[in-house]
Amino acid sequence: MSWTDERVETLKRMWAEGQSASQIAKELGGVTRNAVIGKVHRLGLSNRTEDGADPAPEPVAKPAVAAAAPEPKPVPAPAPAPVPKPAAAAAPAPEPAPEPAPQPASFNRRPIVPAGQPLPPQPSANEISPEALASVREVEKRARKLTLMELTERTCKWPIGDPATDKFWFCGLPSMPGKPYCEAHVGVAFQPMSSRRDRRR
DNA sequence: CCCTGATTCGC
DNA sequence: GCGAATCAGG
Repeated sequence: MSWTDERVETLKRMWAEGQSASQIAKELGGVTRNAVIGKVHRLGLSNRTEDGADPAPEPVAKPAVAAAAPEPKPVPAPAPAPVPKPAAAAAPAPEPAPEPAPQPASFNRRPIVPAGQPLPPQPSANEISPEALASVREVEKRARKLTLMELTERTCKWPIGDPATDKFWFCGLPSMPGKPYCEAHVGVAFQPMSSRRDRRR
């Protein structure tokens, strides 16, 4: 592949948006991140060292969350419904840990959030095998608690917690090859669809 | 390990 | 000009 005007344009746009070289390379296809970086340098837009003034304008900080995000595809958050944590049997002693976070008044932003994207069909909790559920709960204790931006193609993207609060993160454990979730979450996300063996009740 | 960008240098 | 290999970090 060669650097056609169109491809260069895409490169410039994505680089300006703060996309990483590898992401740009994947988008363009046919090139490696090294090629992208090399091109970026040749184009002289690696560092914003434009004309004299302004040696450090900090072009960064583009949370993307905000307005217009014409991103046609990245959004790596399909967000299946958060696990319901049905207080399984026994163990009535849940959280001994009281949240030490009194919420500084500075957070007076209202519940805006997010998001709701159409949720994909999700098997209801009561259709999931007990083993799978137990596994999930176990795994969530070890979740890496990654933020949206920290997710990659090989981290589990299972959301945990309430997106409307600060207690929200993604599992982040190593995902199954080709799957968006770790082993435990794949177990609850992908039901054979007939596995609903009717347990009593 | 996974990932990032920066540089070098043969082509 | 190009980009793989390599370097230097996080």
